[in-house]
Amino acid sequence: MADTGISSGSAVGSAAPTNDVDADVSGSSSIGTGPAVGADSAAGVKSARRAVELLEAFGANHEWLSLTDLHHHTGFPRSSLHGLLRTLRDVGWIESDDAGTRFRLGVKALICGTAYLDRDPVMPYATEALERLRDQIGYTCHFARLNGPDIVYLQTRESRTSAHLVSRVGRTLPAHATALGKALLSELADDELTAVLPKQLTALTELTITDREALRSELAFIRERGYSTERGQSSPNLACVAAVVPYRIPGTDAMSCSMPGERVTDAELLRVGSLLRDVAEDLSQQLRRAGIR
Amino acid sequence: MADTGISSGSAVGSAAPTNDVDADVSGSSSIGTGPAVGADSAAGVKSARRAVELLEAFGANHEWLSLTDLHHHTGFPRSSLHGLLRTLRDVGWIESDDAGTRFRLGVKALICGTAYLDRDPVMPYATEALERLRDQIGYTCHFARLNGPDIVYLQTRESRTSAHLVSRVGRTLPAHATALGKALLSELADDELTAVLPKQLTALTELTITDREALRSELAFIRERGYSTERGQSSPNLACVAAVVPYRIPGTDAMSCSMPGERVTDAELLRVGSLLRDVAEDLSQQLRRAGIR
DNA sequence: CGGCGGTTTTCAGATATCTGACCAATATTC
DNA sequence: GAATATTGGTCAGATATCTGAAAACCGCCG
Repeated sequence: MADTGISSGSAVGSAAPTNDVDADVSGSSSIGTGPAVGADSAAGVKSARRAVELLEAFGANHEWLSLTDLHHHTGFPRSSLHGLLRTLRDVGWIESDDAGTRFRLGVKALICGTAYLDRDPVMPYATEALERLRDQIGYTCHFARLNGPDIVYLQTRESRTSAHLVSRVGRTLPAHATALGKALLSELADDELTAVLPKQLTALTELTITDREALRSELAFIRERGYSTERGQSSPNLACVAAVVPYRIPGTDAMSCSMPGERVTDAELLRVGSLLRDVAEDLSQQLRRAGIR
Repeated sequence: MADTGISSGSAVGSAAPTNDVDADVSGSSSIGTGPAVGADSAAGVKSARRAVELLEAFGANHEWLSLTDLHHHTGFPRSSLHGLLRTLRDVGWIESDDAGTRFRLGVKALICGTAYLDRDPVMPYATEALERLRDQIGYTCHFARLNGPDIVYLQTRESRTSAHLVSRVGRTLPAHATALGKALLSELADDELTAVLPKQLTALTELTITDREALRSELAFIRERGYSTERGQSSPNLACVAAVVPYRIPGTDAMSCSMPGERVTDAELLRVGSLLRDVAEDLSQQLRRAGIR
């Protein structure tokens, strides 16, 4: 039983149901439960599911992966992996080393994946709003979307002054550990929140909220005020403020500002928060007028 | 199989005016050569190939696509598409509308695809170099990579002054129509160039080089000088300068600056070019020292 | 040199997908 | 509003993949 559940640090392949090399993973074959009972994860076209699961394994592991590594991560039989890997390599979604025995993500994945941003009619408006915001406030501004228990950064405009970019398009962070995420979580009803939060609230820093009740009460406060704040909960020495863009119900998108955590006063945080709330409200009006939902 | 070869062309919804609904696309049927002889495009795990080909279709079409649309684009039987689409939707790589009948790219594609940037050890160095460059020059700077006949933007640092971002991470442009691409193409030997260029050099603007001989002679000049320039060849009223980052042979990566085309003199273009060449050379030395190839 | 631990690759039977034809649902037309 | 055209969904036989086991391969060390 390798599955310790607890953070275990590594977390690389933690999604895989087994760490046992030769464990029988195909579940359905266990006892005579015939065809997919719960039909939860075993449904659909097997090779297609496996292909994208493989891609996700590559997305989560930034080094070269061998066939055996992938067998550990995914639980797929080595022989099946062999065919899948060659197929994905031939179409350019993964690359192999010269020997053809180690693999990593290919550039096709980047090209295709980032097309998500073009396909979304919200983005042009969001970009423009981010630039207005950045020009008003001067700090780095983000636009992000809730995806299950995580937020995904969709667009960034960096501060004119501080050089470092806080995050990257496409990166995800646990929602409960970020101002963006807390703002979005505050939109959810109580049972929705319960359904979406992970069993264990992982801590990104010492200050990350890991207690569900503490989170709930803060979310209620955020909902009331219209924006969320955070100091050092996602990253040390970083303060963030975020507000939902209320063009959907419940809201899925939010905007934030990231500021150097030590040099910014509480009053400044609140000032930025209410400004942010106004810009987000403006943006959502634009979106609603444009018929975007 | 790669139908027209040409940049996937137009064709959003209007793709098939001919009602070739049931056209045989499986191609391989040349002459009685039984099972895949050349094994060109029909090899590998069929469902996996189709899954990613579907994703690419979504990447190239930014509207909602129906089952029939996809049938036109890919040539896959509708019944096969049905299973694939539900599978991809269930794993979050595509999304469907409420009716479950129109589809578009899902956020998982963005999350996973952008991991390409994390997996690449070049990127931290490239980002730092871009920031140095932008701070020295003031214009928007790009870092891009050659992928077949196209360049792919990997990272951008925007101008402090002009607000508009020129391109986006993950976007591709024809190499022959950009300064970045011309710099990278100038690294190739003559037969490599012939192999990589498309049959027809598509024009992005009136000034795009579409004559192969004109391109060849300019590439020779670029190779000699160490950087490439361009005015209005990729986009009207835009001037670009680019230099290869010579840490591989042939070089695959390059840096560029984009400037407002009208307000920049030729002398300024050349000044930026030689500065760019120096920064690219510095970066490549860093990379080589770090053992990155 | 040859055995050894580990990994990749191959192979034939078991299993799952693919597909063309067929039905159902929805949009379009008059 | 009914007929019609188009699209979406389902099914059983044909076909292809999947898989466990066994074989080739590789680097390593004695």
